[in-house]
Amino acid sequence: VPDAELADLAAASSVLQIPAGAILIEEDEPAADYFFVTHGTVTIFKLMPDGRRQIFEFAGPGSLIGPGASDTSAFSAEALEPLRVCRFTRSRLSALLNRIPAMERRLLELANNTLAAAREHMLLLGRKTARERLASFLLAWSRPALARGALSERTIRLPMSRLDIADYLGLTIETVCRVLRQFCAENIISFPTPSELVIRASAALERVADGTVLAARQPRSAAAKVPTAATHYAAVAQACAG
Amino acid sequence: VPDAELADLAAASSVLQIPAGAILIEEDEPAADYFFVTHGTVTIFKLMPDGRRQIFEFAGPGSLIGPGASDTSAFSAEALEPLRVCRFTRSRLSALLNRIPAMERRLLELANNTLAAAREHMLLLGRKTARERLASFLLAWSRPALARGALSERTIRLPMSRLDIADYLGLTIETVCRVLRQFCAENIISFPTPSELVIRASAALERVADGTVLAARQPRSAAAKVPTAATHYAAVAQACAG
DNA sequence: CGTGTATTTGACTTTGTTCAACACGCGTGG
DNA sequence: CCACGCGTGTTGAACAAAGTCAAATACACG
Repeated sequence: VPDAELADLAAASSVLQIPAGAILIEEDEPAADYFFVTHGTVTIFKLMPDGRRQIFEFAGPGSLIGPGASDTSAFSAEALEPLRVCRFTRSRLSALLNRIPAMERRLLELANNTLAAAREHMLLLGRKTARERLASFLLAWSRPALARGALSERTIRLPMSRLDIADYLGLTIETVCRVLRQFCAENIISFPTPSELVIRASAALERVADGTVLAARQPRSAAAKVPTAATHYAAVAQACAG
Repeated sequence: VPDAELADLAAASSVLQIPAGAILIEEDEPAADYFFVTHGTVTIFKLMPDGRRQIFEFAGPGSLIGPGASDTSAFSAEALEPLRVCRFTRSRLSALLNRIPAMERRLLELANNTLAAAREHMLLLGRKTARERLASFLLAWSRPALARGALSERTIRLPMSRLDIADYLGLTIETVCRVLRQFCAENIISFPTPSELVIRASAALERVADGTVLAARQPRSAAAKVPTAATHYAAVAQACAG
């Protein structure tokens, strides 16, 4: 979310309205433009040859979407809802980067944030149960949604379908439904309509999300190791010999 | 893998040797230094409160490891083997960045590559079967390993344990063992010793890796949709109205 | 108000996990 | 030199979480 640079950016970009379902970026296509989302949500995903899909991110207002340095994009991007975006051509953006040095640092910071989020998501996909995944997702989605003003008091709109949620969390539609209903039954959340969420017990949801609850069993991963700061400094302090 | 900048970097860094098992970076600790790996392998991971672990990356020679912009690191880093690394303090690195503008672009590129790899890994964790995960991993590990010269003809060293592989792929030790043995039985690979891999049929391995084989069943994800370039351009070409 | 899609629910199957032995390599000390 | 102990890797059998298939219901939209 740049600040002073916004004026400069506006000059170099064109504002577009895009209908739901439109493909902004397609995997393996020559990497075209960058998009800055101002309204709406974009799904960032990859497909396997047989059609399995993994969604990496629901990119909302404030997100910058662009293929990296490579010539063809490594992912696809699709409008989940009607969108308003600013489009930059690649050349214009790199011209901007040369002109405004701070911009580059801004982009680096942004890439690092995206990477941190990706890693959190990898933890979710690799190690969390279905309940933990749904709880994490609802919390992560609701936080910014509530911050930038929700529908009403505590009602959050979920613009994505159950299938999208499933493909984001590495689950199936049915599991997503079942777990959401389970949360309803436990009075943790409720659904005025299937796409409107109310969080009734965020504390409970948070406990579920990081596995604090129902985690009596001891996993076999690197649990025993308690590598405290002591180990840390001892190791790094070793004399250099290269 | 910078080039001309290397001399500059060398001046600003100190070379360290680090024993296996040492913690370079610890999650939630104040973000200290950056490390450039020259020899050995570092695991980048995150733990859940109950000890479940997800490994994001086995960072080998040429990798730069550093906490992002935030004040505390979002992940941990541990020496998988005895290491040789160059350490930069945060301040020295940012001094370098100010002095050499190309460096910043280099870092941005690097971050984008890491992000692309992370996304590929997310696809693996969220949507691939155990066989596909192992096949993908063996290929991904062997490619650079073979490139920079392996033990002998086609023998690749796996410096990580089965537990590390499991935590990298979001599986259990047992599943990793079983699938690897299965591949052996199918004459796709063989293990002179448990940590020495020989790939006998890389084509077969590649077919397994992207699910081209044994994927008769039709998944329910976004399969039907065939949003070709047509959709794409139609959408983006919409007149701007913002 | 009817039609088509999205969501929900139920019954059953599968994949991968859990629990429990067992094998193997290797370093230590008798 | 060999018995022992320990850590890592391997294997088998029972189990469970999530997936599949199928059907009913709810919702949105013309």
